[in-house]
Formats: sequence, C-alpha cells, structure tokens
Amino acid sequence: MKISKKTDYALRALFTLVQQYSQGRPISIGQLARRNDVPKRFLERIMLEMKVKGWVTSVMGKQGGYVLAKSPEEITVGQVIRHFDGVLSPIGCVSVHQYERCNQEVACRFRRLFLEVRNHTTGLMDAATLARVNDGKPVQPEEVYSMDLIGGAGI
Amino acid sequence: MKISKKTDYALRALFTLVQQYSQGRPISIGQLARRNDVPKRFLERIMLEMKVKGWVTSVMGKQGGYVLAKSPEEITVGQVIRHFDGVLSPIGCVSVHQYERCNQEVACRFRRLFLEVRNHTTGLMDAATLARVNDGKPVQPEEVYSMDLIGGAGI
DNA sequence: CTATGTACGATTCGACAAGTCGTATATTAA
DNA sequence: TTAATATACGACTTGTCGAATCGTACATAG
Repeated sequence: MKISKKTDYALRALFTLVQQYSQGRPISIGQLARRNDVPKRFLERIMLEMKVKGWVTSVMGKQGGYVLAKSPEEITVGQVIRHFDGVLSPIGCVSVHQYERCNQEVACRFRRLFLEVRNHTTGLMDAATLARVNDGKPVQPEEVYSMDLIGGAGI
Repeated sequence: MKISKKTDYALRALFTLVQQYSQGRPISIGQLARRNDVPKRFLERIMLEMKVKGWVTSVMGKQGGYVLAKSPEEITVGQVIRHFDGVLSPIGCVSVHQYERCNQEVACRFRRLFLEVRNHTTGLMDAATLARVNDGKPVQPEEVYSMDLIGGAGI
C-alpha cells in the first residue's frame, strides 16, 4: 500500500521547484539532491522522466538546472503517483485505468470496500495541486498518532 | 498502492468460510481453492498463516478442512491487510506501527495529504468486519466508473 | 577551453511476490 | 488395518521490480 521512493523523491523535488518558482532561476540536480536528501544520480533519472512528462524543463550548461514547466496549480499529486507507481487503486478490479478482470466479481463482497477507498483516495490526490499542498501547514508530530491509537487499530 | 495477491486470496477464502460459518462443517483446501480460483498449494501456505493468527482452525484427516475460528464480527479486513502486506499507510512517515523517520519532516508539505489518506483508509478498513462486509451488496459494473471519469482523473 | 551542468543507455544488486515440490503426519471409512 | 483423503511445513524456484550506480556524451557560460 506504500508509494515508492521514486514518487517520494519526485514530490520532494517538485515542491522545492515550486518554492523556487517565483524566482525563475534554475536549480541544479546537485542542489535538489542535497536539499531533499536524495541520491544525486538517482534523482537525475527521476528529473528526466518528469521532463518527458512536461512537468519540468531543464537548462543545460553552467548555471543550468531545472525549472517547473507548468504553474503549480496545473500539477497534482495524483498525476505524479500514477506516473511513477502506476495505480492508485488498492486492487485491480476497481481500477479505471488499469482494470483487471476477476472472475469472482459477481459474488465478490470486499470489492465495494476497496472501491470506497479508491474513490476517496483519488478524490484527495487529484484535488491536491502542488500549489494547494504547498500552502498547507506541515504536520505536527502529535497528529500522526491522533486518530488511530484511540481505536487501538494503528498504522 | 496495491494489495498483494496473498491478501486478496486470504480474503476470498475468509469470506467463503464466513458463508459456511453457520453450518459448522469444515471445508477443504481443494474446495476453497476451486471456488475462489486460487492455486491450491499456494492457498495452503496462506491458510497456515491464518491458522497461526488464530483466524481459522483446521480439522485433519478425511472429511477435514478449515473452519472460521472466530465470529465474523471479530475479524476485520484491516487486520488481514496489515498481516499480509505489512502497512496500510501510503508512506512510512505517517505510519503508527511502522513509522520511518524522515529528516525532511519539519518542512514537508505533502505529508499532510498522505496523513489524511491514511486516516480515511484505516477508518474504513478497521470498521470493515467480515460480517459487515459480507452483508453488503456486490458492486455493479457501472459503479466502478461512476465517480472518476467525470473529473477526468480515473483509476 | 574548462568548469559545471544535463542526457541517457547499460548494468547491478537485493528483496520480495508468487508459486511449486516433496514428504511427513493425522483421521476416518471401509 | 489399510487405503483414501486431509493438513503440516520446510525447501526451493522463478520472475519482476525497486533502488541505485556507472560511464560517457553533449551543452554552455564565463
């Protein structure tokens, strides 16, 4: 159920670019890697993918680096996850873009549950533009533990 | 973001056992495998794990098989996923049981988003007892496509 | 012309999902 | 008591994928 490191790293880099967006000056991979604690050569691959996607552009040569290619309102976290991790759905039989047929569907009971999870998750992820997320407050440590431990469920 | 086949298969088997629960007669792995379209030898492994967990019990010998060891109200889908897939959280830094520190936390913006997803997902999963899920209606094909295609987002 | 960048294919490395095999052990019906 | 039908369980296979590294080519500002 976890997102990949690649997605994680991509998002870190993107948010750094968002914060740099107003200045218009490119920021090098070396900087991006150091600031976000990401292996440089690995980030290189990731930035390349994002360039192909049209989310960032690069400036070559000395003083070069990367710049956001779209405004932060036009890129959503959902798009990023779908590109790097493939699917948002918890199970293939409730996926729209990567639907996998399952011959148990007619009688399947737990499918509805996963469908609800999928709907809520995609709703949040697709509404989460870089701009909107960047304007939010960071999470406080207590918040991570707040809800679940009461029910005893956790994770 | 997807659950594993193991979890999928485990749930299929569990719901079959739920439906058999009133009769009290064990059902063999062969039957379970055939009814749910799961490789028999693989299901064997899975049932064994669930036995250790205390969710099912086995009766050896001829006429033997598996029976639900608890009432369907006492087992949740959340428990099953956590056991086979490890975590429900989309990212380590918002997990209670498998928290992973990340030195970006103070400034991290997208953490809140994943926290919200986690809270909603665990809420649904932990409220989903086998009994409750089994009483629900199967999903209609249209429902899978209902929400997302309107927004153009999908998956 | 060199220091500092990105571009990009090839490759490694380990972990894990998914599944198979062989054989031991238990129980019951004939 | 034995054949048939079960589970028990460790060992093994196989393929895929995440995560990352390497080498080298190319671009450009100063």
